[in-house]
Amino acid sequence: MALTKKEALLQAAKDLFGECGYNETTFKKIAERAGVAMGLMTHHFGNKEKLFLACGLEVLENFLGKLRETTAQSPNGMAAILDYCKAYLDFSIDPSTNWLVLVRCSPYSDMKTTADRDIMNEKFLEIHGVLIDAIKRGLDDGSIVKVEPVQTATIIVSLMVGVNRTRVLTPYAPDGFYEQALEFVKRAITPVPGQAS
Amino acid sequence: MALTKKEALLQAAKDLFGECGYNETTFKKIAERAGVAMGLMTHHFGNKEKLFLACGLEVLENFLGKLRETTAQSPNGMAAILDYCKAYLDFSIDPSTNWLVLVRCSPYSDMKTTADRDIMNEKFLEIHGVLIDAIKRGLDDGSIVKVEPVQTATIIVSLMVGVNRTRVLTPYAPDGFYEQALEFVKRAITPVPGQAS
Amino acid sequence: MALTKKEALLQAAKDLFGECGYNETTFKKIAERAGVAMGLMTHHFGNKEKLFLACGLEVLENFLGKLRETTAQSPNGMAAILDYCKAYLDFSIDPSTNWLVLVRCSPYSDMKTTADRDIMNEKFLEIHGVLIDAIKRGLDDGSIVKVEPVQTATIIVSLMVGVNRTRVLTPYAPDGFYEQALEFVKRAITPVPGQAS
Amino acid sequence: MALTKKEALLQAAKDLFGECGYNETTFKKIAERAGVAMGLMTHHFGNKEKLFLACGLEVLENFLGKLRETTAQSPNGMAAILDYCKAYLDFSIDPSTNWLVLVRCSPYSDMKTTADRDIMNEKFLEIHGVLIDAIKRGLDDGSIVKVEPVQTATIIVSLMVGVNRTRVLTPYAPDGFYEQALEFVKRAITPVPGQAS
DNA sequence: GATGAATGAGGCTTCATTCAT
DNA sequence: CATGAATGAAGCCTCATTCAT
Repeated sequence: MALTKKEALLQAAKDLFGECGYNETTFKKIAERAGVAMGLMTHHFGNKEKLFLACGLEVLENFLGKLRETTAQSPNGMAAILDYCKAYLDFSIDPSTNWLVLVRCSPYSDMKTTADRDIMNEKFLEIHGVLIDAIKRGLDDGSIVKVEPVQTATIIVSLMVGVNRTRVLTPYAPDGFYEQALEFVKRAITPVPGQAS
Repeated sequence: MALTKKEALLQAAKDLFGECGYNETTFKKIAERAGVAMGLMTHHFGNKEKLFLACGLEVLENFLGKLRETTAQSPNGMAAILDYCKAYLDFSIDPSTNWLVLVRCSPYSDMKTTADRDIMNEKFLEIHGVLIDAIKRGLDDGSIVKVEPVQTATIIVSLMVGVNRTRVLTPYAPDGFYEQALEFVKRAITPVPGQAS
Repeated sequence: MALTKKEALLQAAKDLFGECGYNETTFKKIAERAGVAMGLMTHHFGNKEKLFLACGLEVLENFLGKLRETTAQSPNGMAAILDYCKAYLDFSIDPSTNWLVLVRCSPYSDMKTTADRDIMNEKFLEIHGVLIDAIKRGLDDGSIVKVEPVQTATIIVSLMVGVNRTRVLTPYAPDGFYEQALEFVKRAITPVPGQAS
Repeated sequence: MALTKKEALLQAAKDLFGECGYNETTFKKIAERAGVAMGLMTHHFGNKEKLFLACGLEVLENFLGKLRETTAQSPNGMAAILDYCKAYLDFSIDPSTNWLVLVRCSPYSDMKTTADRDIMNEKFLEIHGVLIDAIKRGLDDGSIVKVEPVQTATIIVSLMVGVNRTRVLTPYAPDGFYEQALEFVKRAITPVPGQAS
């Protein structure tokens, strides 16, 4: 077969965590969608939380790859930041990425084991890191306004989190919302004319 | 007694929904913390979702009052927007507001009844409305850059959502994070010098 | 009804723990025999171990009462010791006492919580205490040979444990086994003629 | 390697049955401790009960050998009985004998197949037999009081069972407990002076 | 002989909700 | 209005056993 049962399980879990959220995603649902026995989940992943961790990490890993790949080819810092944001938002609405796993479930609420949360936090920090690097590039090449890189990266990621939630969870997002959000970011980091950077 | 049993129940529910999230908050926990019988919850509120709705609406109502009160006394549009954001963030970290109810629980995941969700959405729209008005003021009095009000309001609210989640749910928020976020907003809506509005 | 559902539950549990042992006694079996819903067990007793603890303590309490009552009316120390042993053995083969709960289940293997085990140990020590007192009486009135009371009490209780297990668990116990065991005890504590006590 | 995989499996099983009891000893634990695959257990032993039977019989076989060897060299019946008891107790606290298999697990509760239980009973009877022979020796050579051999053997074995359980399972056993138990047996079978045997 | 993925029945426990008092 | 015993469906997880490799 194309997928091993373990892979089928992980894929079904990613789909369902993204569709139903953590608590509404039951072992039974996952097993049925994957077409395997329920017991196979604990056999391969230990427990529900560890299964979720595996799902989340896989999504984050793919996400991180995309972000790095994108920013690497940006011509300057400002472009890298905006490309980062665009890649973030594109990734978030591509169904094949299973991004919803990280929106519908919350590592901070659903994972009770601190150790598991720490593993995931580490990955999140790498994602921040890519943006921090882009901002530093922008500071070096003068393409953006003078800001503190870590603070600003955290704010921009927070903005991505917010607009993404608004878009995929609520009915408020107007047409062209993502594009406007990029403009918003751009305005916030564009060097002010006639002011020394 | 100072509180009726119904009020005690609602307060205990708000505390626990904010501390534990929707699913981890059980009728038994609420009844114990409120010091009343379990049966009183369905008696007064019907079911868990309706109880949550009552909690959420009360928090939103207080929130809305604070936002309106704040922006009403701002000298101009720009100030109104920034005051709105500041009030949002202040409210979100004041434990007595039970804001966490809206962070730890998600109306979009935890409420299964569409009708209930609609009621809550309506309130959220009023909150957007206050910011839309502030932006329109800013466009009128020229204190901000020319932007589309609904889009921009949605983006700024999204940013508030994002920075708030980062601050209260994750370990990433640096010192002075909220202040920097306000600066970020300000830069994004400040009129560009030498450019016609 | 004659029994409350809680009492019915406890009685069914005592019966089944004694018949089937700890692990083979399932919530389902107990609920069915008691004629109540499964959920009522955790509602009233918390969990399986706590339910078992309640069963064991009730049996021990009755046992202790019988032992005290019996030894109180013995004419001297020697008689008290033998009456104690006889009461022990009689109690152990009276089906209405649910003694088997303590034979088929082991507080030391089946109870995982140390605190629960300690509670039960305390009760066991009271049972030892009754025999220790009887032995001290025998030492005082010269009706038994000179021995160390705690050691001897522990040995005699151990003998009771052993002969009881042999009788109720194995096919080895010959006719008149319990009577012979009493004789054995008697010989072991009878003062040696012509030897100063 | 020193041990075949089958032997490693049996040794791991003996260790774990003694440490954890029957139900808490899982195939997975055994396989992990032995460092072999789970499937090998049913391959070599059929099922869990048969594996337990193999463990128990091996322990009993070693035990029986030790008892026979010991009593064979005792100078008279009384000595043989006391040597038997001492050997029993020594064996029971020697970790290398895996005696705990027979204490933490119960052939009478854990083995559901009657045929398996019968096999084990047979071995237990041989153990009784060794003591019966010793008692008969004592009756013949006049070194012990006149008693019925089978009854007395069963009682003494029961006492060993009891004191052993007290020592290895409970916190009650005082220092010198085993020595006192031997004295207790000795007093119970010592010929009464001035009384015809 | 050896492996470990795979199964699926069944265990304990949780919990929103009902209802007699 | 108030209580809490009672319900029972459903959740996660365990585990002996099977079987293809």
